[in-house]
Formats: sequence, C-alpha cells, structure tokens
Amino acid sequence: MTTIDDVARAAGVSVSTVSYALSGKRPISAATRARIERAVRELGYRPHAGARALASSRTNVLALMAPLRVDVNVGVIMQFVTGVVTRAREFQHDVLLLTQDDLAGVDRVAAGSMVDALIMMDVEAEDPRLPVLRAQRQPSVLIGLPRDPGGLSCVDLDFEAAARSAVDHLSQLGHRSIALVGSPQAVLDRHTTYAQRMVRGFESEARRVGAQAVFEPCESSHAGAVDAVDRVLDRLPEVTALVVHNEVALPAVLATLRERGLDIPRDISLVAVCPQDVATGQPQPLTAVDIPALTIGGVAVDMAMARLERDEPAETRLLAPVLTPRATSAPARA
Amino acid sequence: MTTIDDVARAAGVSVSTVSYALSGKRPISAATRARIERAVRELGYRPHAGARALASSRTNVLALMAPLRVDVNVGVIMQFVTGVVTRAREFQHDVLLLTQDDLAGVDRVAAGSMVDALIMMDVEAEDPRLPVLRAQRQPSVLIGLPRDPGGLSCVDLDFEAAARSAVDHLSQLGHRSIALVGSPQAVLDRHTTYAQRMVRGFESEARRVGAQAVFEPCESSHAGAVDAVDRVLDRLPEVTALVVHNEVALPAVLATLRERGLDIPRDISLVAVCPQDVATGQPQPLTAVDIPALTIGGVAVDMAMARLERDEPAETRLLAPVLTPRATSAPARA
DNA sequence: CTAGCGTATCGAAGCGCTTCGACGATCGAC
DNA sequence: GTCGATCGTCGAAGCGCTTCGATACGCTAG
Repeated sequence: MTTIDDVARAAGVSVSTVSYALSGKRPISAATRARIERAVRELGYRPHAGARALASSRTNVLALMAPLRVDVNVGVIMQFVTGVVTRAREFQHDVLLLTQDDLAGVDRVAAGSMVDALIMMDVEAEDPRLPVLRAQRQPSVLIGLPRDPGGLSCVDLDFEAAARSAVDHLSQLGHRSIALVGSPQAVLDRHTTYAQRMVRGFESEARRVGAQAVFEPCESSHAGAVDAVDRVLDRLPEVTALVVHNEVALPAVLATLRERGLDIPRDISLVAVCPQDVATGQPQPLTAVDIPALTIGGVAVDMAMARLERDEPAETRLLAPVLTPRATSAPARA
Repeated sequence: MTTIDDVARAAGVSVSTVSYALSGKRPISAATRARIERAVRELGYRPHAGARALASSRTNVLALMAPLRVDVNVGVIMQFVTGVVTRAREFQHDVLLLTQDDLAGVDRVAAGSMVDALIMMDVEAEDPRLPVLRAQRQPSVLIGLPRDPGGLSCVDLDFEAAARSAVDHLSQLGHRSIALVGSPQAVLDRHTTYAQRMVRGFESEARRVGAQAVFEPCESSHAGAVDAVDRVLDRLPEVTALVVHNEVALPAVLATLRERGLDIPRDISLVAVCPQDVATGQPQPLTAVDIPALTIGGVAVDMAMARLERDEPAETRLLAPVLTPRATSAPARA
C-alpha cells in the first residue's frame, strides 16, 4: 500500500504539505502542487479511508435504509436508491446500504462513525427508528413523512396534492363518480403515511368538487387487483373514473377493467399515480401523476449535505405533483 | 463520543485488556470480562470503525456493484441485493453499494481500503471491470460468468442446464416445436453471458431431443413482448411450447398469447425461467425453473468470506436448476 | 532600514484502535 | 523446593491521515 509518506518522499516535501495540496485547505505553490500530483499519479496513491475518517471525523459515506422486501414496489425503491447513490457521488460520498428492519444497524453505523449522515426510506407515522435517529450526532433525512418529524429532515412527493390534482383533472373532464384504487391494506395498517395522505387528499378534493368517491385498498397481486376492481364496480356501479395508486397492481387493474367490458378511456377514465416510466410502459400510455423517485432520492442527499456542510436546520420538503394527461383520461360521456 | 479509553478507565483495566476482551483474541478472566462488558453497556460504547480499520486493516464492509438501471429486471436485482446484505450481516459485515457503471468506484473503495471484498453483479463476457478487480488486493466474487474468470470467484445459476431442463420437461410432455422467448437484444449484444448460456442450452438440448427450436430475443416492454410472440408464431406456426426467460415481458407474453386465441396450457405450454415469486404471482401459476436470486446473493457472500477468512482459492459455482411443474405445462395434443 | 504582513512550508500531536512483547502470578511436575 | 508452562494483564508502538502552531521568506509601507 502506498501511503502519504511515500508521496511526500517522492515529491520531496513534508507529509502535511501533501495533505494540504490534496485537500486545498491551505495555499500551496503551483510548482509544489505539480510535483505532488505527479507523485500521486505515479505511485497510484489512494488515501486510506479509515485513517482519514479517524483524523478528520468525516467518512464520506452516507447510510441508506431501504425496504428490501419484495412486497413493496420494487421499481420505485430502485429509483430512490439510484437517485441517492448518483447524487451522493456528486458530493464525493459513497452509500452504505442497510435493510429497513435493521434497527440496530442505525446505531451500529452511526455510533460507530461509519457514516456522515443517514437517509431512511419508507417512513411510517410512528416509526420506531425515529428516536434512534434522533439520538445520533449525524443528521438524518427521511423519505416520507412521519406524524412528528421533530428535528429530522423530510422529503416526499406531496401525495395529498397529487390526489387532489388527479381528482381535479377528472372532475374537469366531467367525471362525477370517482374511485381510488390504492395501496394494500397492509401498507395502510403499517401507517405508511403516503398511503394515508393520498386517501385524505382524494376524499377531501372529491368533496370539494362534489364528486362521489369510494376508496378501495388493493393487494399487490393479480388476484388483489381483480378483487379491488370488482369491489369498486360493486360499490359504485356508476363509476366513470379511477385513480390508481399501486404500480404493481396497475397492469392487472387495466386487464380486469377490459375483461369486465370497460374500455379505457371510453367507458372509464384512469389516472395513475406512479413513476413516469411505468405510466408510459403500459400497453396504453397512462394519464398519470409522476412519482419522481429519482429526484426525491437526490433531494434527500442535498438536504443531508446542506446540514452537513452548512449545518442548516432540519426542514420538510413536499414536492409539488405534476400530472401529465395521456391516453387514459377523456371527457365523461353525457 | 465514548472511546475504548473511557471503557478501560470505567472498568479499571488497561486499554489492551478491553480490546482483547471484546475481540476474544486472548483469554480474559470471567470477572474482568464482566466488568468490561458492564462498562461497555453503561457507556454505550461503540468502537470507531475508522480507527479499527486503520489498526486492523479490516473494515467489515463489502462492496456490491449492482446495475441500478431500470431496463434490467429490477425484481431479481433486488433479490440479489437482499441476499447479499442479509448474508453479509451474518458475517458482521455491512454493504457499500456501487453502481454498475462506476468503474472508478472499484478502485476508489478497494485501493482506499474501504472494503474487505467486492461482489459484482451482471457480469459480461469481457467485462472491463475484471482487470480492475484483479488489480486489487481484496478478493472479489462475480455473480455471473465471464469468458475468463482468471482468479476471480464466480457464482450463478447454471442457465445452460436450466434451459436444458425446461426443454426436457416439454419434450417429455410430447412437445416437438419449442420456442425460446429470451432477453432483450441489448442484453445479448452486451454479451451478458447468462443470456447466451440460456440460448446455447436451449438449442443444444432441442437438437438432442430432436425438437424444432426457434429463439427470439424480446424487449422488456409490452410492445416488445407482442412483437416477440408474433415473430415466434410467424417463424414456427406449429409451435406448442414456449420457454420464456424474461420476467419483465412475462405478463405481456401471457396476455398476447391469449389475445392470439391460444389457451395455456391447452394450445401451448409455457415454462418460465424466473424467480419463484414471479412464477406464482401471475394470473396462472407458471411451470418454471427458479432463479434463486436470494440464494445466489448469499452464496456470493459465503465465497467472499471463505477467501477472506480461510483464504481459499477462487472457484466457480454453478447452481443446479430446479424446475417446478405448475399450471402452464401440459402434454402436447396428439 | 525596519516593522509588519501574507504566503508557502514544516514538524509534531493526536484521532481510537489493535497487537506484540513483556511481566508477575499461579500451578503441576520432578 | 525449583523449574518451566500457562494464564491474565499491561504498556507502548504504530496504523495513515489531518490540523494546529511555528517558521522562514520575500514584500510593502512608513
């Protein structure tokens, strides 16, 4: 292993000069810097991460807790993760991956000084990890919105507004009977707030525009989708529009509607709440409110860095929804 | 931050005694050990990862390079990752996540001593990362099979055998005209060997059992699936069985067959090569060769640890395929 | 001509841990 | 009663880096 000592010797300067040349924390003459850079290149020098962390109490690593179960929406999670990793790299940080259920992991990596900050996905209303996060000296950022952020930064899509904009869009097209096919019951029971915020926005906006509204949770499977659609048709036979907030069930929902003899958008309009690539990857491009997972992941990193580098206080950011009309929404028939 | 010094003082012993008590590398009397453990607990002591890495040249971190693009099969990747993270924890290791394209990342984390070993997914025949991996002092494990492993450990499903067992199963049911709907052309072009091994196994086994065989690549989209199915029906009108090795296109393939008036398994049998949960999560449970992604991820960690702890030499492990007959394969009609 | 300043560099301390060699005490064997 | 092992513990060195204070030098201002 080549160390900073080797570099210093090769460049004919002291160790501290090398350190300052590489970090830029003190002025170094152009000539000296050049000699050092040359030595670094020729020796293939890489600072030892552990030594650096020990001396500077900065690790240049971020922890990311991701739900690695298969029941949740894998695609969206992957995008969050990608967003985090990509943006982290732009800040010279690497990402340590923890599983959602690894409560002890938070303490291990934070108290053990393995990371500079933590990012946590899929937060629940009363998430048991929150107190643990608050106990650490490193800042953390939540993707999602607990009941009480209390000192932790949060970022998420404004699902309430997303639901409202979906209902609004449909209402403006003349629809008066709208159903929400949502997250699985288990997700609601878990008090994952995005699901609840979605329902709240849906119901309040329907009330405001004077539309009939029913909400049905939907398991993330083919059978679950069939069930949910049938329950909707049963509870609200005059339904002319659907808001679907369940990427996994989406294809099955579409298929079931078709099987029930309903044409989209002739008989029934549909607005999905899902990532853009899911919306455009279906047999029919879906009118949808985008879930900008990549962006959200990136913003989470930005927020972590803001606290780290300029120790800005914790804040909550809710991203405004963007609805893109595509092929699946049309005026209600008179 | 509480340090090992604090613990030593609290327990009334020297620093080295604390270290030995915690690592177990030298015998410590039960009484002393108890005092130390008590101090650790009361002070909430956590060893500083960087300091430990510096002193011991062990980081207890594994690097995992995962393809975080969306075009590949996200679900399977997630399972690999989960398998790796879960198993790594059993060896007291954490996982640092790198993106596939981050070639410099390999050098950064390995040469910078951030990790003890590297695991790389989605290996191509002539992967440009291989020389970089070979240049590091840390061992690496590939998930996949390059043309020349040359000193690197490899683990993967035996896709050639998987294809053979699928063809065999169909052949025994009397099918004589079999098509393989496979990976996207882009994956083949990239020389991802699992796709090639699949095709090779498919074609050789079809030849052996004397069945007609055609292979069609298939884009991972609805349109791509429709295309692929139509091309198959066009090239081999008498086809009675399909092997599908493309989880993303799977639902669309099933839907297209139905749309073309073909009933499964009455008119056409189907064997998928996909993770078990995908096979059983379809509208109809699929006869399938399991891709045991979780297991493979775990085995990758085992192999890394074997080299680390008992420095065993590099080896290649191909997991034997398991075909489970379900609802989509039936005897060919006479 | 000198006081004072900014610039470029150096030396040394210290970050928190592991590990090696040493040492006193205890014990069984002769 | 003595000798060597064995056991439990300690002290100190050292892992590779950052950072603080000091220093040396060349300037400019007065």
